[in-house]
Amino acid sequence: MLDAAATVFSRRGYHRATVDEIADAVGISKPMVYLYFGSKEDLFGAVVHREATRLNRTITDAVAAGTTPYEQLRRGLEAFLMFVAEHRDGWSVLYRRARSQGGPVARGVNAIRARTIDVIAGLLERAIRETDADLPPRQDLIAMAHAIVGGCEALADWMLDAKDVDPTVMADRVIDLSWFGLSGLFDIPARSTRPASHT
Amino acid sequence: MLDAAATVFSRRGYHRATVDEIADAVGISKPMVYLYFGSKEDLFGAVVHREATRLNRTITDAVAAGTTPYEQLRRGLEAFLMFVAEHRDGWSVLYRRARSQGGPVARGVNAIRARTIDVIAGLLERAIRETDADLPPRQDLIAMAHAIVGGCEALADWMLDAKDVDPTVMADRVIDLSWFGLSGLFDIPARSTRPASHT
DNA sequence: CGGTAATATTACGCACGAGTAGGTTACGCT
DNA sequence: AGCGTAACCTACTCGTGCGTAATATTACCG
Repeated sequence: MLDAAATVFSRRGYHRATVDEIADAVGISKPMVYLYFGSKEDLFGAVVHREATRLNRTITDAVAAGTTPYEQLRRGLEAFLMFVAEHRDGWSVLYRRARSQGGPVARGVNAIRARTIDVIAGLLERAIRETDADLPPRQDLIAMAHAIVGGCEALADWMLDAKDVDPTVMADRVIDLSWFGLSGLFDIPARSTRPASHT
Repeated sequence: MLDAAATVFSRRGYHRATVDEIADAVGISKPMVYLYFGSKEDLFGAVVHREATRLNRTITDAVAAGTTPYEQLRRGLEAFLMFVAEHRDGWSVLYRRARSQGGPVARGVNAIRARTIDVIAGLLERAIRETDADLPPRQDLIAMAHAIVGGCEALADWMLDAKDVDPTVMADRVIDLSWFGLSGLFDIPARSTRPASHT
């Protein structure tokens, strides 16, 4: 039921999707949709909420399995990309569609996203604290968190089209890019190495 | 005229913006809008096209002023962020709104975006070619280009809210993040250094 | 100053889609 | 069987917003 709605919202977006279309996809008729959920927006909210919960649980579990911030970032990103690869409609509706919907649902998703960014900024801060380097201004950490999250989202979108991409491998690449930078490509075989401070 | 339309589309999104609203904002009445542009979608297309052209010119000029790929990336990003800071409505309508619109305009913008990503992948390839390192698989370069573009877009969005952010400084940070990686934060004062192979 | 073209406006038609009223079937219970 | 109820559908209302026809106003020229 929610699955069918997710598929339709994913393909058409919130505004272009009609309740009739969703009802058809489910195999029931429109008044039933209004019986189970109160309105189009509520239905959309229900779909988004379910996907957000799933994604959140997936990532939280993965992050909890890591010890160092580096491990946590890596595992979290892997879990995220695998989730997207397995729940294409879910991801698409959750971010691309929900964020541009305009109503309360969009605000909710944006709030969740903002919290995620804060968490990542916190991870970065912890990572740096564990070394003897100076802590950059908080503003910079937040900026980087934004960039990281945005980059991951873009990768996720790309994965939806380019089928032959392994989420795990890609997660490694991105983590390496963030951690070692492009300079890592020059002389280090970046994969399978770890930051010196954590080995 | 296009300015007013851009403002409305930016604030409300394509679907929620009404032609009447735009006409009011301009100070004329609806049939005039239909006289000048043929339809709502055409008007939207015109707005998007103008902003895309402006942005493209800005970035192209900036990139042309750089010599090494590193310089080009840095200048291009700076130009991009400054453009966004100065044309908030333009950016917002161009990407956030246009890409989720669903029609031909969205496809056009996505095509432009895809070309941008290709260009960046090309820059990365050139950068690596200039060293003696092995060239990573093309697929990896494209993935990174996606991540970089996505990260920059996210930063741009963030700048729209957080007013007290200097685009130039942020561009530096991001370039450093990409080039040197987070490890750069640990012991290198990343600002104002350059990749060894280009000094 | 009259006529005509350009320019704008008001007021409408029309389609589409969210939400609903009222009818219909299926089924259990007495 | 007959009654009540739950589940469901067809067919409608109604608001909204795109696009336009009929109409008014201004500008210009003989």
